[in-house]
Amino acid sequence: MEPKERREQILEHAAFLFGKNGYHATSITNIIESAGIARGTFYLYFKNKRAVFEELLDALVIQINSKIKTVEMDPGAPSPREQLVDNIVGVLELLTKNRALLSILLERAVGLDQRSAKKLADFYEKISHTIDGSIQLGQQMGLVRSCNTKMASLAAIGVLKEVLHDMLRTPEDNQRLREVAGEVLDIFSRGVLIDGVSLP
Amino acid sequence: MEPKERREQILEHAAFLFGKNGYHATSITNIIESAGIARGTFYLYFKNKRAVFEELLDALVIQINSKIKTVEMDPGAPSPREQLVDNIVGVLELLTKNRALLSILLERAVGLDQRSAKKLADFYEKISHTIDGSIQLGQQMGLVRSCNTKMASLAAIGVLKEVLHDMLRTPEDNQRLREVAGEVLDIFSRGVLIDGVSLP
Amino acid sequence: MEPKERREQILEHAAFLFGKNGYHATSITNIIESAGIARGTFYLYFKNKRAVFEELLDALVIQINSKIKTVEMDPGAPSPREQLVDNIVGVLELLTKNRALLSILLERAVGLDQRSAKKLADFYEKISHTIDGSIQLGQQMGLVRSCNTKMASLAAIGVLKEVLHDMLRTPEDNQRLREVAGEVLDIFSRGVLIDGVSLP
Amino acid sequence: MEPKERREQILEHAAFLFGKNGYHATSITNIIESAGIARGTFYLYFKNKRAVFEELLDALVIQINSKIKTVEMDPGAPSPREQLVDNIVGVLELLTKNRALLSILLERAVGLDQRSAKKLADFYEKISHTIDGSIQLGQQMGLVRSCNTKMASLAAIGVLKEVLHDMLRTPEDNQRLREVAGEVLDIFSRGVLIDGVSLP
DNA sequence: TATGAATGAGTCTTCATTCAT
DNA sequence: TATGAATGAAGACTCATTCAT
Repeated sequence: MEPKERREQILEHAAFLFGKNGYHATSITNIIESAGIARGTFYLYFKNKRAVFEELLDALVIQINSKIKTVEMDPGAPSPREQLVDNIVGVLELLTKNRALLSILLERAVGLDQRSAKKLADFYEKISHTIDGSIQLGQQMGLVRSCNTKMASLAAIGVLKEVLHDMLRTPEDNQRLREVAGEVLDIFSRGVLIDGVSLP
Repeated sequence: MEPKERREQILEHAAFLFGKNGYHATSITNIIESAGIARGTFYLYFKNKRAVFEELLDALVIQINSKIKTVEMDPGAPSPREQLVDNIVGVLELLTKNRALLSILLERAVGLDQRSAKKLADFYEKISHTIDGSIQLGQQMGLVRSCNTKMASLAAIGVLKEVLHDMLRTPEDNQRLREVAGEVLDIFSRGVLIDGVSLP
Repeated sequence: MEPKERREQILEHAAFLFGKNGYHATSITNIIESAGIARGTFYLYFKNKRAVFEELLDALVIQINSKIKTVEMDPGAPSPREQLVDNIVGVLELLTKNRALLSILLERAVGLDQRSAKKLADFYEKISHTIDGSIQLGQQMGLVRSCNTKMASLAAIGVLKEVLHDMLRTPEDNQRLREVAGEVLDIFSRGVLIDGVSLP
Repeated sequence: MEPKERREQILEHAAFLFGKNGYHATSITNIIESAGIARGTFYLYFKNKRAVFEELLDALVIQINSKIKTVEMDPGAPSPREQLVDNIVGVLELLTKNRALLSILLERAVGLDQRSAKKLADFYEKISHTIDGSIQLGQQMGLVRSCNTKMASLAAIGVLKEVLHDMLRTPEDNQRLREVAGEVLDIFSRGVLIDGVSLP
């Protein structure tokens, strides 16, 4: 088999098992048995278990970032609400299609080794900063009410995480993704917007 | 030492270590060295490592539940908002005083064994149901706007979890607990209340 | 079994195997099977294989040093030759009684890990220095002919090592130890003494 | 590349690595990376790792033997001492030029597999016999004093080995090779010759 | 009730060797 | 001839749990 394919194959099996049983409960033995390869073959492609995990995590972060587009204010562009819903739908879609990775993303720092934990923390930190910035911008534009923007951005992330976590438990239903995204955005936007203003 | 004290002693040391390093990273050796007891003694009081964790989890759930009071509508009672803030402050206080337990609570199902995971899930499920019920009641009373109540309750839990998670990372600041609780409640209540209505 | 006994037991079996098969060819599995203990038990007493080896090496060095007495010139003392022969016999006796350890001692740096190799090198270095010093003293006293003392001390060590190495291959014969020691000393002393002078 | 060249190339790289890091610490991977060939190619030329080592050892033994000339007593020949020094210088030169091989030669039996160990032992055995024979001849000629000739030949080998071992540790200094050879020979010859007689 | 020595199943990791292309 | 992907036996080490004292 071509090295690239084999790599991919190992990553897929590992992702599935990490997602299903968690990082610690997944042994190298599990991975190689699942992939149907010899023990040594695994180490031909990855230095160790952590390397696999980190690679999955990195790829996931990149994919997620690629789904998030900056909201455009051009006259011809869709409404901001539309664009935000699109962003949320994009992420939800990616992650529900990829439950294994989602599970990885939701696994908190505890349980991972230092480096992976740091990576995950950095990822959330960056998202949090972005949202925080948007909220502050909203305040300057007179759209967002006076509030602790740090707290508000945490709230936004928390809501999304919990919804995703719930999706992990319940059967997939892609039909409703747009609806869910809308609900989530509504709750959050009403939560921070000035009375009487609604997301255009 | 009295059997009951010894149990308690072991639980405390275990809680500290679980909280600090996570379930997996905490070994029996860590616990007994921390508690200053012999290996065999540990097994005199607990069937195995999981039993300790479950007992801590159970106790935590009981404590949290004891902090949540049903909102009273009596004329002489404090305003509903006041009561809700009190509830939130109560939980935040309990958990920030007890970072070890908080860390346990936030550790997601992944990584724990089946049974503990189930317990944690049930706990959140129950809270979710309670909030869901309250929101539906609010809708019947014409206070809460039409929305997916399940989603709304998830949102509420998500916001709280994320805020707690953040508290775990940052130095303790009990002064601001009430302020944080207020912010959280504001965001959430505005998110679900009918336009023009505010939490009394 | 008492910890001290168990330690000793493991050391003995390890020494035997290291001596018989060399450091690398001896696995932890070999040692525990030879000692009839469980895998974990080994690690209860030693951090790893190297730790066992180093402990054996240290003990050996100490024992050897204890066998070497400074030559006394007191009027009532045995002749210097007698004393030197005694020293050599002491070392030969110790090492032939303990073939496992001897084999360890002769195993050159190559094959051992950095640290153990250093220890062994240091040991020989120290002996070399001592001999070198004695030879220089002999020169000042007009007993030893002019020669490269460094080379001479290397020669002394080399002769002894080779003789020991040979003893390792041939059946033990403690009767002849004194004779061997005498021969070795004669060759070396004639080699460096001034013509006409003989070891008193 | 011509098969013969390729073989040579592999041998050279292996010799360098064996000499630098020892037999065990040198992996097939090291060798093929150093030689810049594919894994499979190695096994096209050698049955296994041991085969390479043995081939190097054999070649070394042959080279050493070629450096040792029988001492000629012809009237026109250089003095016996001169001839012996020449022999020693030849061997020292060969081995110091080829530190990799020297390191192999000094690596004692321990650590090598049975067969290679045997080969090395046989080599030393043969040298020992040769020296032993010469000493006995010297005794018959009334030049060498009465002594244990076996022990004396061991001494000769031991001195040489130790000097070589020392050369391995110190920077090369080919200028002094002849001087070193002289010192070594002096110590040894004085050690065994009859009083008053000196090597002609 | 307390101790702590002993256990051994389970993990990770390395590396000489094989074999299909 | 050459390649390099694949193999799997073997080795080191960990740790929850048991049990004789």
